[in-house]
Amino acid sequence: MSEERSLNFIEQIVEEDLANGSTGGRVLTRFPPEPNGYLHIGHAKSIVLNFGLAQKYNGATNLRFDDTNPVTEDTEYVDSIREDIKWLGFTWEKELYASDYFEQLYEFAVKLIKKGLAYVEDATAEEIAAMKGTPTTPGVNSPCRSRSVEENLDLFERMRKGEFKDGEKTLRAKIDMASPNMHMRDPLMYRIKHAHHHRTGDKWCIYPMYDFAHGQSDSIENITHSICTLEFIPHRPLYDWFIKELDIYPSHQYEFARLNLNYTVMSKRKLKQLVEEKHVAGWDDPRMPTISGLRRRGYTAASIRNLCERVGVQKRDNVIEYSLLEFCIREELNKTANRAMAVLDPVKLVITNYPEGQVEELEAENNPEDPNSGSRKLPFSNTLYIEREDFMENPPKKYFRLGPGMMVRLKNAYIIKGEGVEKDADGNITTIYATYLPESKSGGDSSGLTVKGTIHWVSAAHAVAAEVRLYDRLFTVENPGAEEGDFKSFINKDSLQVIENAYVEPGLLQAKPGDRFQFMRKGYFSVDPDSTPGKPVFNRTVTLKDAWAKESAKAAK
RNA sequence: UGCCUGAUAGUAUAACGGUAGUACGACAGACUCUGACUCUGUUUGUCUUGGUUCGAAUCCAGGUCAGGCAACCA
Repeated sequence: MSEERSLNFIEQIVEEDLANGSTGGRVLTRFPPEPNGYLHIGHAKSIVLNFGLAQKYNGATNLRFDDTNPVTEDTEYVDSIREDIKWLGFTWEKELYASDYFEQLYEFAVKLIKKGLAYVEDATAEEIAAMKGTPTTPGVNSPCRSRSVEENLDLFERMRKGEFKDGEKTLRAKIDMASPNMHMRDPLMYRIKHAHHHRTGDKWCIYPMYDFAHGQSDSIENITHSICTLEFIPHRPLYDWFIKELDIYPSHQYEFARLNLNYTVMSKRKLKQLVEEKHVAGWDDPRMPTISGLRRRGYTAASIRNLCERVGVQKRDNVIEYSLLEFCIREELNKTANRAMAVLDPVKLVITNYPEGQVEELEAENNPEDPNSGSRKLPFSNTLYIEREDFMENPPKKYFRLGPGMMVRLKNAYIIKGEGVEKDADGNITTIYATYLPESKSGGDSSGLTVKGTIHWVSAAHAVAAEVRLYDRLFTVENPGAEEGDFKSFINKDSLQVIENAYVEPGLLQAKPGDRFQFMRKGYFSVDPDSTPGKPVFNRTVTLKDAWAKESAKAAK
């Protein structure tokens, strides 16, 4: 199959650059997170793009923390970001920090002052905003704009020395207050913040703005392709202006559309709110679209990378359907996850003609999709647990499960026939009675019978009690961020259902956090770190597709 | 009423002047010791109006719609 995937527009640019030698035959990208939150699946797209591009074209990718705002940043975030990138399967060339360049950035600023292209501003934030004009009306020049180079140099040095309070002075680029691009109206380069920085400590009290740090950092590192999201398009002329006036390595910026997923929010601000206001258990809550949340939910790195590759890279806004992510993980886990029997909503089933006290070891395939997965033994006895929904006293048409007089196969075991039930005072079924066909044993069935349904089970005396956490989408609407009012009012109150006492097959007692299984007919589950030696905890990653659920929902209408 | 992006099935993406294709979803069926998987089939699309051309999703012009831009955030 020589079917080649067509190149995305950034790959096309890279190939052109490589062909015409404009980057010296090099590809050096960077992934530049601000360490003020955890990475989410939107970042994964950027990571896959940046690292993937470098891999494809024999280049490299730097990890650079954009840590120019000390009040929002923290080393906790630095650590989690590192871990998540590694987990996704990528290795960076150099680990760098914008704060590594503070001294050099300061010199750059001095250079621009000397060229008469930067000046110290006295105005307050409000005054600066007022002088800036609006998108449809030009701004006006600040009185400070005409300060002499000498005075600017002196004032800027005194800013650095800490002679001024926060907000008292700023350094601005002298460009064009009438520019149709608001970002070119004498943008701020430096502001005063007497704040402790997570890496530079109290060494600095002036910090460069994004626009005077990002492009310069790219240039210092000789980044060839600086890839960012669409909202930075209007910054590009400024990015280029600084590089030109500073006469430094010409990195170039390219923009792509960020990834959006429906039924969730992606902005760091909103995710942070969910965590801080305890709507979720933490940044790694399995309902979160964070890398750590998806990991805990049971998503694999490969499935996330796969999603990022499937959605492509382009410049139009998009919202990816959650079902595509689910497809990616099901596709992988179907091939790799061992099957197991787990009864989530147990009801007791007694086989009246099976000898009491007898225990058989039955053979069970670990994964029919993987011939090398081997098999395991399952204990079988006269008292089992089956799923409550697998028995109905008055079943509708096309119900291929157990009912009075109905036959069904117990997976890997025998065909049984429903005989009767026992109920409590409220009419709830407490025990189902059935008979089995000894000659119908799996692997050696001589009964000549075929039944339409097969159900899962566990032996009551051998089953292990487990906690199972069932997750659903975090929000009830497709785009909670775009709805009127507070996005948190659209939180799905049933997004987490905890089953304290499910029963799983005995072998699962040995499962370790991170292990993944397909609970037959129920979905894919992974072992949560909250598990204890005696009681495993399983997170449902995703359900299996369920044709019967659709069928019965249709019938209910 | 300025500047900048963008617009192809429900969603996402391809076609780079020459048959509008792929994936996910949905629907129908086959198979099944998982109502899973797999397989088969069906459905739905080039924002609009002109122009250039033998030929336009693609090039040009106008319009419409959507998103972004006026933080001492990134």
